Amino acid sequence: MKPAHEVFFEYLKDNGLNMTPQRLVILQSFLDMEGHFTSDQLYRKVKKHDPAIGQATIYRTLKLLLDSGIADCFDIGDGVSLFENSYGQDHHDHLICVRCRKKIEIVDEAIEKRQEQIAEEKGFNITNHRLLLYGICPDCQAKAEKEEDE
Amino acid sequence: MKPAHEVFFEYLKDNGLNMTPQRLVILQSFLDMEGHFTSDQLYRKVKKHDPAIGQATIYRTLKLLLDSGIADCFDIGDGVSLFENSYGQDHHDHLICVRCRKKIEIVDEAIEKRQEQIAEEKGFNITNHRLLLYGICPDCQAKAEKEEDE
DNA sequence: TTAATTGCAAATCGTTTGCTGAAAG
DNA sequence: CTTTCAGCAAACGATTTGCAATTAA
Repeated sequence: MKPAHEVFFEYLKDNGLNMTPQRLVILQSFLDMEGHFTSDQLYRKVKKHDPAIGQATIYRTLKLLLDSGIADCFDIGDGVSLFENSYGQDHHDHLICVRCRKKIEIVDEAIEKRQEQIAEEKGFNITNHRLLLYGICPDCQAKAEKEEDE
Repeated sequence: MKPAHEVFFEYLKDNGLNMTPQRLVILQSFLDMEGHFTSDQLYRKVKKHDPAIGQATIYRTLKLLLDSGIADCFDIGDGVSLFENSYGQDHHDHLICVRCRKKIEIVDEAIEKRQEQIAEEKGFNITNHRLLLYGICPDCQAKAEKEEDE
């Protein structure tokens, strides 16, 4: 499989867009990020390499990354978009702790299959989906019990 | 099962909150709404009964409705919260058309069960969940085909 | 040369909050 | 009386946009 940056380069070329130093720095920082992150977290990482880059450029470039297919974006209801590097990754869903906001990725073939069936029954042509399971993680359950003792 | 408005009244009493004419109008309008709606849509309905009520009161009362358990809220990634009357309703998930934004409710026992299993495996204590299936609805598929012919 | 791109600041938009007067219990 | 509430306008915070200057091709 061709590397992620190449996919992005080709995307730019195919759409008559230019490669710029800013886009390169953002792309590299993006690929270096781990797990889920906000636009602002990426912005802070980018600033370390080039402090002159502005927030707007981050937002604009994130849109290109999404469009080129190497990034993915979702919203867990906190009013912020979460991004991740999705290139070459299996689709996954998320378990989210409502207390500490920890996120755990899950992959489940059975659910994926069933979703497709449902969509088909309704005549929908599914493009993507999002499954969010909210709950209390083991750590926070332990903490909650401790607090009750006090 | 006791009626929704009674649940709300008791919720207020149990929490030392007052019943007010505004809250009553908002409650009634809320119960009259169909399907999913935004805070603003509820606001417009409320205004017909009492034009003096402000947006802030709608937001504050919606929070009480959520808290009392008769309302539910979710976010499909449009930057607006969607509310619905959830009292006495089965949990359901949503198929969302990415073209016309139509929303179809789905209920699927198999997926619900599987989710619980996954959560248990990870030691999570699930409080709620959200499944969003994005795709193109039959109507929009037909429209898209027509457009291609042109 | 010329269309694309940047950074900045101002604009958006949904939602929240501080404040002051009014009303509920 | 003593909270709780309401309405208003201002504040907020994430994201977008207009603009004038700069740069890639």
